[in-house]
Amino acid sequence: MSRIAQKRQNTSIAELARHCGLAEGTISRALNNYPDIALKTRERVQQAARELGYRPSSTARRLARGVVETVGFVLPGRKDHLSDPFLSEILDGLAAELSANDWDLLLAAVPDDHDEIDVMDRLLRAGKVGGFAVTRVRRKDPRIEYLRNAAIPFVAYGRTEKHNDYSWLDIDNEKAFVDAVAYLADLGHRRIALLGGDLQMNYAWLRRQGFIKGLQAKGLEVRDDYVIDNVRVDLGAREAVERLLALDEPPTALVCITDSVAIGAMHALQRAGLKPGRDVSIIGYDGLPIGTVMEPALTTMSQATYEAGRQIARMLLKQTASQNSEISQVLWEAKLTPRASAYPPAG
Amino acid sequence: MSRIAQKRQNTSIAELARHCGLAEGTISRALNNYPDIALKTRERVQQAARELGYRPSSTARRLARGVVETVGFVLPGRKDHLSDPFLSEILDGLAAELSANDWDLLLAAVPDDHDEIDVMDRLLRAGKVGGFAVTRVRRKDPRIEYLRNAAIPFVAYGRTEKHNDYSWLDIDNEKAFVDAVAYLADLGHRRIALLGGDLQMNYAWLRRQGFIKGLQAKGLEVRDDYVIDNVRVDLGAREAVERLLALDEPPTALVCITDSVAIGAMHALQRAGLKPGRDVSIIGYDGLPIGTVMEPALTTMSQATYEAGRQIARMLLKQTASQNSEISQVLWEAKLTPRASAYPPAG
DNA sequence: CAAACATCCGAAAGCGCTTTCGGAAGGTCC
DNA sequence: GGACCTTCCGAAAGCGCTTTCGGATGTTTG
Repeated sequence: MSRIAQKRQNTSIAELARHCGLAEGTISRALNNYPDIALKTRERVQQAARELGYRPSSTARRLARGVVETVGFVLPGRKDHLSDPFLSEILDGLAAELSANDWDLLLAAVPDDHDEIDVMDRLLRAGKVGGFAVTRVRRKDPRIEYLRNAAIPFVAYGRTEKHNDYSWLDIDNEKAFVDAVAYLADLGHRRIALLGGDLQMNYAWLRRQGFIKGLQAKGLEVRDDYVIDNVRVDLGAREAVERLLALDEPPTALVCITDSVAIGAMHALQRAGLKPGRDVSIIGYDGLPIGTVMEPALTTMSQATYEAGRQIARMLLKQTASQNSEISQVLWEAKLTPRASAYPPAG
Repeated sequence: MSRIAQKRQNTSIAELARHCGLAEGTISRALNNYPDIALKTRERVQQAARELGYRPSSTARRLARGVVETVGFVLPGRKDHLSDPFLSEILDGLAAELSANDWDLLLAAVPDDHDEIDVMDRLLRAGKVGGFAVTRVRRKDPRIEYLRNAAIPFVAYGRTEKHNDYSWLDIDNEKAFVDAVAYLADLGHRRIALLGGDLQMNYAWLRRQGFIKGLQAKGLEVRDDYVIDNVRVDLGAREAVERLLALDEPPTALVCITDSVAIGAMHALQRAGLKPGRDVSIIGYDGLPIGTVMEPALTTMSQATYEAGRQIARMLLKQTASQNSEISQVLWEAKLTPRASAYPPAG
């Protein structure tokens, strides 16, 4: 209990009132555009406020109004970070839209001896946040469960398996991978493999589904040995590629769950003496900037993550503003960026 | 002015008091371990608090105590993001340490029509934060200036040119690049070039300095045409490499300001028909995970960004806890990770 | 056994705002 | 010119905590 009481000596509403020769309540109503304040008075007050650089204490304001204009964001565990190159993008988008509406974004980490839901609950109970944004949604996700029960505003980036009763924004991962397969098939590829991800994550699951549907749509065989799940970012891609190349009929094209995996795969091919793009085509997902400098440049699918952050913030703001919390669900499409790593099959 | 007043019906201190048959003040002191509460009473109260799931309203607490246990972090502009693969790492470190001490981390973006200092000032004046963490420090940085004048606690990750009067944690970028050059020189390289960065950023400047000092220390000539500044992440590396390869005596090794640039350079070499590692050695900086899957794997220097975040949080906490705001300055070293992309020169 | 002292708790005043309520002033109407 | 409206503002009660102060107990001392 350090009693420093480092009280910022900001101009308070009391000073402003004295300065204007008005009551505090009047000042407050003037600044908050109550209709019962004479226009002249209001302008005088606002002018004075500007001059004195008055900023109402957000703390006092919160206490008085009983609302918390802050959304919470619980960071995923450290392990997940590497696989999420866009955490900062989405945070940026959230912060941008929230800041523009005078809302705040509160970041929290999960201590070792707690779980994510604990953390959210504490934030909520301590009155630190008035809503949440959640990302990296799993097929079954207890966080969603919790938030729904707590009846607190939230918007998810991604959705669970069952997802009809809450608000989310998601990318159509399934369609993205249908498209990716179609793109390769149209180039002439018949033997297309998937380097997939953690199937607990719904996006990975849906991409896998899309991959399969895409094959079916093009009348291509769905071969078990062409579907490799759970490819780790580090050396998983190499192992997967080696496994595929060892097959009697190795694939001529790879669809990868992320650009990181795709890059790993490209190098694994090189290592095996094959030329990515020429000998084996590759498509990634994420649109990492680094893909442009690869040789060959990486064909990839990208989603507007920053914009997604903003959109989520907007949805959240709307949700808290309106009494009736209508759920809203938005599905965006990923965009395929053709580059040199996907090419008609050799021969 | 939406009047939703979505008042969370949490157990308040009043309820707790009623429940225990004690006065509110007593409850408060019991929970905050005041010495003038009988041990028995305190335990009874804490027990009851646990049972009722009581969490004091952080808002009310702030107002009463006049302290804000929140540190602000203003996100760099969007353009800078791509060049900062570790934003999320440092945020994670900050959040981890802060959360563990019941502090909060507030993220803010800079709207188009404002600058960073405006944003910080607003956060400060509105009483939303009690301190700041700042990153991506430039050689001359107005933010540091502002924060020093405002006399508000802050810790910088990185330091300005003049840096004796505030607290910071920095990586010894100069030494890192001295080491990188030494490493290459010891492998036998005599013609070493630098792909440098934006010299307004102090880290880039210091790495450049280190590069030059490193050459001198090994008795190698410092050639202007071997120093390329301002290499952009996208295609800057390719241009730079092409320029270097066109020289009469092209370098046999490249030291790159970041891994992204290094990766770009690797592919540019491949494009020119050269084998990175064999024909031209490359060293990057950042320790991106992706470097491990490259072929050849990327030799790189890395810094413990997550730990840096934690350390900065700790410094900040100490700074706000102690009356006398002693400045503390910490310099950490980067670690060289030798991999296959740096190799003795051909011939 | 009264006096002096600890020990423990209740009462009450804030913290800096918001918001309701009522009333004073000024304007309109017939 | 009284009755009735409007228009505008002041007063005061909170929001949920913290913290100071003093007083009521119970305990030790001379």
